[in-house]
Amino acid sequence: MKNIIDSRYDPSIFEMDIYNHSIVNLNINLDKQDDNNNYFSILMPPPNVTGILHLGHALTYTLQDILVRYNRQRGKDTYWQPGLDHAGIATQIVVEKWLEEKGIDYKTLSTEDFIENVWQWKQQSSSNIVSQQKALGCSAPWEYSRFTMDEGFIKSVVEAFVRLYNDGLIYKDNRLVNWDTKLETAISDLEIKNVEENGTLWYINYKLENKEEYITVATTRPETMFGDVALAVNSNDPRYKQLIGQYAYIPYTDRKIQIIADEHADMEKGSGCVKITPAHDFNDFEVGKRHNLESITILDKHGHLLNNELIPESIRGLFLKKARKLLLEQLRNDGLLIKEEQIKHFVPYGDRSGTVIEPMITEQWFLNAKKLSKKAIEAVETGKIKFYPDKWKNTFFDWMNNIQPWCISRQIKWGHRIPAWYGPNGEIIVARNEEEAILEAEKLGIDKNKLSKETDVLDTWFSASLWPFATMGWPEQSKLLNKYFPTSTIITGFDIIFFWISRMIMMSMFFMHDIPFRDIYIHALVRDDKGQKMSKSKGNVINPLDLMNEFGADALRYTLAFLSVPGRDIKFGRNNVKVSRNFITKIWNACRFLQTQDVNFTTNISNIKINHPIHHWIFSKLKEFKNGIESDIKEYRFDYITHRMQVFLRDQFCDFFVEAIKFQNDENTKNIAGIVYKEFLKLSNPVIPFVTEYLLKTINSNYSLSPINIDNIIINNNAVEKIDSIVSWIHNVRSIKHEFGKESKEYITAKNNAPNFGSNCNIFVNLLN
RNA sequence: GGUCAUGUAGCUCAGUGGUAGAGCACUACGUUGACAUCGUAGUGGUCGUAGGUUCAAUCCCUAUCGUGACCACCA
Repeated sequence: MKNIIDSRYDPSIFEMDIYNHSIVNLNINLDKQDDNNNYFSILMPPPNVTGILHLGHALTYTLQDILVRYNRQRGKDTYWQPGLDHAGIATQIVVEKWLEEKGIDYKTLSTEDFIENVWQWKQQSSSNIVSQQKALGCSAPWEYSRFTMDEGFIKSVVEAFVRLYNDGLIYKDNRLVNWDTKLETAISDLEIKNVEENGTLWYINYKLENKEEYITVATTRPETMFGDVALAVNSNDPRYKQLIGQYAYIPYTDRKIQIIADEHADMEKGSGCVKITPAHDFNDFEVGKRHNLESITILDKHGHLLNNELIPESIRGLFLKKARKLLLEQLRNDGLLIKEEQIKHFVPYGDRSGTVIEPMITEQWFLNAKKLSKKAIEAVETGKIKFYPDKWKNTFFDWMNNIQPWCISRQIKWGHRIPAWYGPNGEIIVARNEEEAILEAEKLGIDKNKLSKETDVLDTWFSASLWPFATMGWPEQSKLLNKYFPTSTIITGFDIIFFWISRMIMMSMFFMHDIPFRDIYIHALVRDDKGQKMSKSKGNVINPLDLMNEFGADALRYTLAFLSVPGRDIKFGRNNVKVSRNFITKIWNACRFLQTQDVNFTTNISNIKINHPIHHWIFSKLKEFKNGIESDIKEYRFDYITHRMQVFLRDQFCDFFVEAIKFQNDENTKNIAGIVYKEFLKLSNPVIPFVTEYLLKTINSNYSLSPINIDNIIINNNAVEKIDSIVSWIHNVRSIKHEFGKESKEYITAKNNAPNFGSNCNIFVNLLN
């Protein structure tokens, strides 16, 4: 037996050791078929290869690892799918910065060379990430790790794209999309954050045709007036009724546009007359469709005004903001700007680039999400898929019921190339590979030498949405799929319910005709101790590695589980981790004491006698603890588990049972202490794996992590009640002692008038001293 | 504007139709066989506000105020 009596708890002595010496078997046996379907499988949400992990990662992996270790120790065939996400735009931005720091001008690199650099980045970044996950204790079968751009995954993505295209669910369309002028790509609705800002509503006079009169248009975007195709007023508006059908000139041009009636024009807002610019505004685009108006694009993809005759010479080719400033000056000088009103309005910003998003008409690939959504909604409605906490399903339904076509193409370098080829006359061929594309071209009578491959790549979330089955080898009917799909649970944050969760469900219902997972546990957002979101700019980011170095991975895990109250954000202070560390110290010290008592930790449960009330009592508490954990796990109440650990170990085991050993010092009771303590370590192992396994190994070299069966132990409830009453009596008398003093009459009387607890229990009255 | 949360001790948060709970902080005492990274005890709350249902409400209902998140829109 290794002796730990003289050492204090120091997490650094064993934490890195566990991967080499743990008895946890991470090997997956795919040939052993599971007839009872008694498996537990879970997908690790793949972190972006962008860099280091934050506390939110630590939280999600901790909770997942608790489930994995719990199910594994209870004998379930357990699979935890690890991996990484290529994270298109996010990674591209990080790599661009990285190249800049190395003094490389990434803009001069060819696409191929740039991508080569991204792979280099990925190499170093991913090993970094995995080592952090290991340090946290994640017990995943790492050799099954997947990357959303590895060879197999590329195949899966192509296959998925082709099938969706052939089913008419993917199509190309020329329509208004959100355009990021900095990244020069289309982005989806979800990648936009609307920010409320102070702005100005400018009132501008447009001259009416054949009259020396003006109509006043109110706008926040004066520079887009050269893309106007109409002016809209409300048909009930007495101010403008008689002008409907007439024409007005766009200032500084000789282009006249009609004044039309449309419900979009609100009499209460602005001047009541709104300019219609279908090419640069989503509402106007709809108005344009209703009235059969053309769309006039006046911006290029960098966010500059076009250099053409539609636009007055003075501002041609200028950047938006500059053009606006010049134009307003001009309008003001010419008396056409008649009012400036300060307003608050929402401005769309790109999530990744932080730049203002311009609606632009471009040709993009879309996925008909509406069609895919039906079965996904049904799966949640019928309860096949359950949200924990339940309220999140409302969020899910809200979005799914109003789902829009998903723009899946991006004009960036890093990502899955869309498997499409174009003929010389714009014919579109979607195929699995070039050979297939050529065959198809020949069939269509297109010159195969004139085929050109699509340069657009797919939205990162397209590949991510295939994660549940592509990782397991789809489209092959792999052993992994047979054994572990659908998965049991997914754990993630609410911020990606739309991005990821709902899309995985849609794709899985389409390709697998089955749900991707049964339970969805939505965890909290980790904020700082003041409730602020952690961000680099605020400087309040806590690095999980620092916490692990100082207090140990166990303490961090215990803290994150402790703070995981469903439906509430986590306010995280480092003091919480310190407190957790102190609790783990308590566990450690309990072991030290039992060792000084020469407690035998190898006794078999069949060799003990449960013949004293205190034995019944401690086993009843142990059962309560064990059953409690089982129900907590089912309800994903990780916080309860940690509370139970404290109540059992500190309040029940240490404060009473261990103290009692000092008086009830017989071999059998000490053996029971050994068994009970060992069971506590096993039951706590999913939460604090490092210290518990280390202690188990130390006290018994031939150890197991699986709890023993204690269901057959018959508990005498009278005995349990008796000990409970002793515990509360002691508590009361101690209270008297502290109120009146230890020499006081009150205390001595209370102490001497101890109730008769029976010959075998009266000895515990000595615990008062 | 719509939706969903949330308000309990100084702080962070559990919880329950019937005497209000934990940890931290604070106070006092304590180094009596593990544990000062500690132990024992204590101070501390009209359970946001106002109504209602009930024998009984912190809990259920309604309204209201505060806070937060998400969705939508504002030319």
